[in-house]
Amino acid sequence: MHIYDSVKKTKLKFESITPRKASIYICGPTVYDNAHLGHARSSLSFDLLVRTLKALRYDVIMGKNFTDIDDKIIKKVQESGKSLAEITTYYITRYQEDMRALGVIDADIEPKATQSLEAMESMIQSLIDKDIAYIVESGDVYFDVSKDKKYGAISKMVGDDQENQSRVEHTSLKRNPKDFALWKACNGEDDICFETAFSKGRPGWHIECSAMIEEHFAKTHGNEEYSIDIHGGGADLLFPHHENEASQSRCATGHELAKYWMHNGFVNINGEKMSKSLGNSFFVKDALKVYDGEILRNYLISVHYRNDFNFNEEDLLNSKKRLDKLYRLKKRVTPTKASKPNKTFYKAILSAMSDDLNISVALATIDEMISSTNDKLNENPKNKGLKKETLANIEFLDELLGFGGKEPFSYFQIGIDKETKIKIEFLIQQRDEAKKAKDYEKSDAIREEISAMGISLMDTAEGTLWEKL
RNA sequence: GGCGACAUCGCCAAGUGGUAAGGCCGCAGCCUGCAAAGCUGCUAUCCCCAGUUCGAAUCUGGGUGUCGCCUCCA
Repeated sequence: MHIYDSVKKTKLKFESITPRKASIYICGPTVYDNAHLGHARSSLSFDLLVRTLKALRYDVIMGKNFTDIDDKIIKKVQESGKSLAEITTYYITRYQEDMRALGVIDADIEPKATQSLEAMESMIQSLIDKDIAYIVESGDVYFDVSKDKKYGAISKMVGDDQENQSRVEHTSLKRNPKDFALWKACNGEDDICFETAFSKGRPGWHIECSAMIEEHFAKTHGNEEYSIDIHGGGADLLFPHHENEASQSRCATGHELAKYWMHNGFVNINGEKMSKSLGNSFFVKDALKVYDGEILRNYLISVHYRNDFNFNEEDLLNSKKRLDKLYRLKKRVTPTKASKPNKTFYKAILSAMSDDLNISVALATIDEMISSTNDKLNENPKNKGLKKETLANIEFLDELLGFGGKEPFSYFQIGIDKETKIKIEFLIQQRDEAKKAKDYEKSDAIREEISAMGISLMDTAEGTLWEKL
């Protein structure tokens, strides 16, 4: 397995801290709203990583956090009159539902910030004790960036400009503009706060990941050099979030946070970054109303995870056609019992994915398998061995890439209700009779009628098959 | 202002030194009552300029363009 390390900016051979084991931690969502396509893309990127590592026989432990305490959530609490728990529980559930609909395997560990307060408090306290963090008059606790000589190692964003050109205005309470809040003091009566030794307040954003990784991974999967194998997230988290995480962990624990860092690219809508501030967010739940999760998944993983992804319907339908072809082949080899995947195919797919998740090469390999198998089946439709092997190939794809697992006939009938189905089948029967009677005018008219319903017909040796377009 | 990414056929997209994968679309053919599906064949010299090299889409330098991070963000 080779992965691109976005800190070292090069592709590296993956060598886990503990042989055969891989610990992965991904920055999850702040749960104050529904998941958007960006969340989906990030989840899917690392889902492919997990699946590939598993296929390579790694024992994978995957953690993904939920930030369930933060300014935006508090704002929502104040606006809605609902409790913090009500809001966060709702959106956590929604997130999990959406990701499962996309075929994302659940993380093994899903820590919540509110359940990791002790770990955060003790990490902050140790930074204060080491004089790396300082408490300000207001009660805020800041991390003193100047105390970490390695600060900037992750993002290379150090810049020696004192009067930096950052677009942000800095509060005067900080010693250094790059210092960041570990703990935010309580702000008024309707704020949501927790009691600690240093002040009543709530955690800053960066500290939770460091604390959670320390609590859940470092002791079992880390070593004296690193806490975990791979830390991932969206490219926007590289700075400042991951820089800060890495710095505070390094200073508090004495070892580096992660051996490898991976960052997925953005989802753009019409060439623009999709973001909350631009107001062009596209929710997963809305996309799922129009397209089946498997189709969305297939589309969202079709571009390499590090590239930007330009979401548009035309490309989505294009990628659906590839999936359709796979299911048409699956129809041809169903029903049968899967044997073993073709060795050459298996190796080619796995080796593509082992090369920093090279999905394009994997997809090209699938296309080649589909067309050559169709070709062979055209020559000998009763090739049982081939059918069994092909079904095994497809089952392998379902396991590694997460698509192709549906029953093929139902795949082409998604969104068709029972009544319509009965009507379609009735019309097909009528058409068959007309065809037998060589009344082609009538049979073509019926086909027209069916086609107007958005259904495509295929006459095969096994009878007339239909698909929803 | 600082840091960084990317630029390959009409569209999507691989390929990081050895002479351009794959998909969609299009055209031609086989199959079909006709279609659909499936199969076969055809379609690019890689943003521009200069350099390194026997050899570059791939390396170096300089342009041009697009995008991102530096503020909550996947």
